[in-house]
Amino acid sequence: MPDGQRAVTITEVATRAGVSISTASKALNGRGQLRDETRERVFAAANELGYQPNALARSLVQRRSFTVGLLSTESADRFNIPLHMGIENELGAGRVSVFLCDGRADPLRERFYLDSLLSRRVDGIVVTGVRTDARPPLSNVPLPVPVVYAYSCSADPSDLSVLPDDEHGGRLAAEHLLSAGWRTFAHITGPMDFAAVRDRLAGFRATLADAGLELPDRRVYSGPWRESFGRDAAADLLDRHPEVDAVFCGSDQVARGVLDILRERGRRVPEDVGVVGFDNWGVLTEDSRPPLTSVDMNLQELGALAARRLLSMIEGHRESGLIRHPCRLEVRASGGAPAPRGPGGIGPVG
Amino acid sequence: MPDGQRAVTITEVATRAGVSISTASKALNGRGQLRDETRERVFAAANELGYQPNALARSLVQRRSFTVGLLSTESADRFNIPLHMGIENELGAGRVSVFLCDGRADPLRERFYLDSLLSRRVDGIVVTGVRTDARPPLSNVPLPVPVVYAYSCSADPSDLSVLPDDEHGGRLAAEHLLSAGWRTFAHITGPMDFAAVRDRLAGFRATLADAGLELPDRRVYSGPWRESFGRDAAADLLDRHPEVDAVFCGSDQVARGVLDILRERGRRVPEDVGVVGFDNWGVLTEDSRPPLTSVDMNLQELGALAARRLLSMIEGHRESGLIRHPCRLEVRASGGAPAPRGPGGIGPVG
DNA sequence: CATGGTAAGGAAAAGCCTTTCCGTAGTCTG
DNA sequence: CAGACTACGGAAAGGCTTTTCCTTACCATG
Repeated sequence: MPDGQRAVTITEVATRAGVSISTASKALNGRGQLRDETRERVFAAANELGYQPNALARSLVQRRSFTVGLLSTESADRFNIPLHMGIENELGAGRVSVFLCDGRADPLRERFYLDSLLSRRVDGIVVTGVRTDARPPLSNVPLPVPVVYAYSCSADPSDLSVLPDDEHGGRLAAEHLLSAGWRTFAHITGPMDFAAVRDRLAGFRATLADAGLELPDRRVYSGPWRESFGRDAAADLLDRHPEVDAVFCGSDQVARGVLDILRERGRRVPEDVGVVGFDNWGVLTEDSRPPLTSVDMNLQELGALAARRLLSMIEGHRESGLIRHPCRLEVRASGGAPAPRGPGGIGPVG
Repeated sequence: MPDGQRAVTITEVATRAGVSISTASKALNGRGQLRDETRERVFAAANELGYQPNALARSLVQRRSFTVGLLSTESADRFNIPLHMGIENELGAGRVSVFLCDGRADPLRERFYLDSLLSRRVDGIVVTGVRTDARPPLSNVPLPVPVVYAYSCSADPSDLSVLPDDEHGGRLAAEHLLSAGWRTFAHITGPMDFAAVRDRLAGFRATLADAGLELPDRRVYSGPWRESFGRDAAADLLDRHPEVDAVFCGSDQVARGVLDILRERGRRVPEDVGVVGFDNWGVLTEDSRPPLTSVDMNLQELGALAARRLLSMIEGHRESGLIRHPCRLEVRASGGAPAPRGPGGIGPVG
């Protein structure tokens, strides 16, 4: 307190309004049976004094702090931006404040933060990550507060985890490319030890299969999540499988590399080849040539969903298991234009 | 509390250790005069019970919550990632927890969050933004807690603001390009109503002037912070001023567009032209062709610096004014290789 | 033996709020 | 007019710590 000025307490408000402390409390919180006139007098006094109730004292007596911990496993990643926005926004609307903790994938740090949050008596914790693969739960012993894992998955099935539906994302990409008339597909994606990579591929393949098409392994490239890998893979693809007319990329970074190589090799997108990315990351998708059609994981919605569930758990509802939140396709130019549909289904165009 | 389990209090620890509450408190906090044996007994009891002191109660009596509010003005932006990491990390090391509040450039939201933070009795507030231009202070009335503006600048000079030294960034870019032997410069950057844009240009020009070179306005392009603008500007530049051999870009996004056009027009980087970007944003710089040399604003350090200052202010030190934190050049390939220096100064190479 | 110093630890207040319980006054019912 | 409500508002407990001030007991000193 730089100016040594004490914050005004409810006692002062009560005195000024000429009522007891308890009456002031009731008036301010809309409880008890009070005359309207009394309430107004208290409110007036509070306003004049600029009264701000001390949340610390309130939490102490209510045994509810209206705070939650946001514990990000991996170091603050770009995925966490929309996710955290969704969480913070949803909680803030419910007057719940958020403690930010960056675990940096370090179990020791995570433990430290967990203790700190517990000590601050948070009402709940949301653990965020950047991978959908199962991770060890926050604690082996049952915690005194509910926990939800968002874009992160607890290995303990009795925990609640909320993940994007990567398989659905793969299906969306396939449906879009199919409806644009492409028929010979390739997939350039991230490392296969990511569950997300496998799920996206599975969804993509399943939808292709439904259309009687297949994606052989030789046209699936797996490598690091980098633009340069997109370029290398695309170059190899054009050499070995020039017949490919559509590429589904596991990330927008990869897609950018793919786009560059296609361009350099004289393959026009989307006239000759269709391309779909994943992540819908504005910086990469909006100004690429052509603008990149991409699967959006709705991370902000996902965060909001996780927050709502946590709130519900704090209310006492028990929740567990895995929730998969659907993806969405942001259509720009690179995937090609959907062919007009005949009355009988997907319009088959060569 | 899902299991209705009450947290263990210091009373239980004291009872178990066979001492009074105050003795337990002293033992746990390393205060007072206690026999070592007594201390150990208390610690043992605390461990066995899994005691976690209630930070709420502690804050109440100590009048210090060991929390600070992190109020981001603009919606969670990518710049905020390293900035927030720096802040959170520095504060966390000092056992201070961070409340995350996303103001979204909405004064009403900001007001709401400010009240919320004050009510929670934070010890201080750091306001983050994404522009260096002066903004109205958080509040017109003096606040009961210290505030520091990080990558954000209060219009009130009695506030403390911490900003990157954009002018220094411009100078770094110029020095690098000069030492690589380039002599005819252009600048493609963001909107001129950004103070950062003007500062970077000023620093760049000043260093050029020191070397007896100038950058005429006709070779300065100002436009939106977009890759597509980088492309458009580069195309125009090549048409009108083909003699230019070095381009300093106001952001990495712009630089990416510039690199693409140079490449397409057959100008090799860095053999024929040198390019330097700004922001050192990994996704864009590391995998571009060639990898992009870029000015790094040291945002993480900047955040840590702001946090340290805030901590100091919380300790009672008064601080105000503007701190400019230096930039740093991340040298990759695009700027060209510094020419070997002769004994007489910068080596002049065509 | 009176005095004083010191080490060890306890009692109680303070920090600020909510909530339960109770008293008072007024109104209604039979 | 007795008895039963209702509306209003106050007193006090409770939530968990820290900290200040005391009380003991012990030892040394003159």
